[in-house]
Amino acid sequence: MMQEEELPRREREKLRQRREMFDAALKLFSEKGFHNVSMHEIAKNAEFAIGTLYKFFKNKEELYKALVIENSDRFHQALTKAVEETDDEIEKLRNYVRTKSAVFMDNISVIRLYFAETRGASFNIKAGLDNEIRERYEKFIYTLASIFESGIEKKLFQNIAAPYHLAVALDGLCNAFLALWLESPEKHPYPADPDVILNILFKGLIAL
Amino acid sequence: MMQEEELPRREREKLRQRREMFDAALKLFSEKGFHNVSMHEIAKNAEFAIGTLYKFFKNKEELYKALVIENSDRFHQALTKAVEETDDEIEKLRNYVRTKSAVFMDNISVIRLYFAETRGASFNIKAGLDNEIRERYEKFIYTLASIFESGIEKKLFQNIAAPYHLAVALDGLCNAFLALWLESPEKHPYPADPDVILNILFKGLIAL
Amino acid sequence: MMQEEELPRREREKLRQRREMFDAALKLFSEKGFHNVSMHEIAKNAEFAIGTLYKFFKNKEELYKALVIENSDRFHQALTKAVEETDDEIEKLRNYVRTKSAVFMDNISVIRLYFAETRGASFNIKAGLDNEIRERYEKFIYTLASIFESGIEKKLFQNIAAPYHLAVALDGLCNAFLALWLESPEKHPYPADPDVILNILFKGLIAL
Amino acid sequence: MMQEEELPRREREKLRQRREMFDAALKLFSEKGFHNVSMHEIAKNAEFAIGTLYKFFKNKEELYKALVIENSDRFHQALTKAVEETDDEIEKLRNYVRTKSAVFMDNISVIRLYFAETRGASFNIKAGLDNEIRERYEKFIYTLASIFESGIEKKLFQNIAAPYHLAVALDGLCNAFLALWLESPEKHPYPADPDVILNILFKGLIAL
DNA sequence: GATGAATGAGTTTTCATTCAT
DNA sequence: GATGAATGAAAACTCATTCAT
Repeated sequence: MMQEEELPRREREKLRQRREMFDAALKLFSEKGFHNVSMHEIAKNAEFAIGTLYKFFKNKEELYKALVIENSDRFHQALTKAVEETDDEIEKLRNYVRTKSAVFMDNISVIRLYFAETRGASFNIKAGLDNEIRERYEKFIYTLASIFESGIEKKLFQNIAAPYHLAVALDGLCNAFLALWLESPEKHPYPADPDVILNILFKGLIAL
Repeated sequence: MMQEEELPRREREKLRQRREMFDAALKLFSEKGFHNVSMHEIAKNAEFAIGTLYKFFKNKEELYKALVIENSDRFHQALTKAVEETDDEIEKLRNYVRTKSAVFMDNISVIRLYFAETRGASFNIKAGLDNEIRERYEKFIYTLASIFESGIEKKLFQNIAAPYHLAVALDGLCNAFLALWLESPEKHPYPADPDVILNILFKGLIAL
Repeated sequence: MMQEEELPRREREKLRQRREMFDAALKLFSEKGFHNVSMHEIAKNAEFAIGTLYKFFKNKEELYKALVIENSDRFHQALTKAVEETDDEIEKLRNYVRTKSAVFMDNISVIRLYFAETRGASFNIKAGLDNEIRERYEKFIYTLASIFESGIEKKLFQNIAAPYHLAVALDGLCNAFLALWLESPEKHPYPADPDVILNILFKGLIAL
Repeated sequence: MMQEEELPRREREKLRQRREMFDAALKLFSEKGFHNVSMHEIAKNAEFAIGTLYKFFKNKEELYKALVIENSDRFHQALTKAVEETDDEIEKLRNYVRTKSAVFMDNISVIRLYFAETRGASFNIKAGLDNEIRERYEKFIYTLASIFESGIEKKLFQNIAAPYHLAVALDGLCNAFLALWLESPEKHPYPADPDVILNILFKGLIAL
């Protein structure tokens, strides 16, 4: 992709405006939910006229979709990059947990939206979003699964469950702990150490 | 509490009507979300006049809250009963997973709502609901935690993590697998065997 | 008219119920205005079922009309009786002012309604009411006028204006002072002495 | 204050629209009363969309209040100006009666509303209005009272009653005669000559 | 190209009135 | 004859979207 800095001034300006609209929309949507934010409110917060907002996004739905999808892409790219940084499967998982946590911390607003979308709250209203998000999610779960698969092949991991199930499990564990933190950061400070989560997967609860 | 069958006819009739309104509301809310369902729509689906709906529920919010809370109570009662049916900690966990699955299967619609509420999608709009739900959830997590605690004391379980964390982990695992099934039942048929989930917790991924 | 006590029990009972409905309605209407009182509210306050209320009054409008008209009749009867008690014109006027004041004090609630109707606030909504009230008012003004007329004939009064105008003037003076008291009884205590009002009419502001 | 004609076109346009809304609202309110006029009706009559009406007035209450208060101000300004035009107390009173009559003739619609508000028909519903109107009324009564006071001091007027009472009396007289005309202009043509009213006050009914 | 005034469909809610029990 | 549950028309108000300037 062309670097932003290399774009003609006009285009750069456009992108900046789009980002400002995104920022305002994200803040409001994550605080109040899709239906409790009006386009006027977004326009006002972004300091644009309502008409300008509509120049950039066909309608409220499109704005919301773009917001969720672009952020979701950003997250998955970060996660994919994280697991690709090393060849060691255990280290990959550790990087995954660490990066997912970091992304959470830095993007609480968008995470709220993302959860809303991935956790059934969207009710398929914003038609199409569901599928696009699900697809990305699914793809990443396969990436995780293949890590488990190769770990099992290398006898690094015991074959306690299908690699796909292990991937789902790890993702579920992460979400559970991150949700804990999301809801009351002061009560459940997020464990800096990713091994708290990984240990549960790695060590058996029951001695053999 | 008096059995429903023993109630005077008038009361029974009232309850039946209330249930019909609940059913219609649940169906619509779970399909389209709180803001995409109008009270007229609910009344029409329930085959009552709009005024009658308002005789039963002060306003849309109340209806929604009652719907979520009453179902949430039903779930937690079922889960609590399940873990109390046996004294064996492992069996308790097995009952928990089995019951949670069963409840899921039988109440997909309301589960969607419940997820929406427990997973942050409600955006605190429906003030108070959040807290009431969260409280019930928290309480049950503690119930789970105490099972792990006593299991660890009895040396049934290895001490691989704090009991509270183990509870969060198990719940997260269940949710992850159930969400899988919720989204595409045909592709990921829910494992009839609760041990698929429990194994991941019980067996260590890494051999000692 | 047949005396109430001589009526058959059934009829007496009916009248009692009607009075109870009237009392509740009057209290509510005078406190909150026609449109801010619901038939349910009236029924509840009168301790009757809504259906029973409708057995007595065809609809809300009828109830309101009956309320205003019957009370208005009561007032005009009292006023007519007052001016008929003596043959002296000055005493007649004094009795009028005195009685009007007394009626005011004792019927503040209904006075509020009456003012609303006679002072244009009803906006002809309650079609027909206007005219019926106006007619009674008009009739009484003529009664007053005839007092002035005969007073002028007897040379008791100076011929400073048409008798009809004098009647309107006296009524207006009374209303103005009574309104003063109606609005803030503590600030403008109603003059026990009717001569405060009559003096203004009797004595000339400008010396001849 | 800047003259309306000098305002930028946009502002002038705004004012014109507001006036059109006011006109439609005034007409309807005065014909049918606050509760019998819907915002849709007003919008339709003013030939604006309902949303536009709400852009100008936060809600129905605000529209009504603005209508009553702005007109009430206009009236009191006219009356105040009228009594300030001359130094002679008698002439002041004559100007007052004349102006009040003229205002009546020209603003029958708004007078209906004004009467409704000043004569207790508003039932304190439109909270705050009562007081704001009453305050203006009270203030003007004091203005009148001070005219009587200085007239009495100058021995122009006999000291037949307290100045405040004389003010109330004159206002009451005017209202009574104007109400007469308001109700049936054809039957009781308003006396062009303000002295018909003033005479009643000026001349004594009873010879000394 | 940006603006924001204007639009009106759609939503929640109330309440007068009816009528089966 | 009394009751009050059920009805649904109608009201206030919001907000996504358009389009003339």
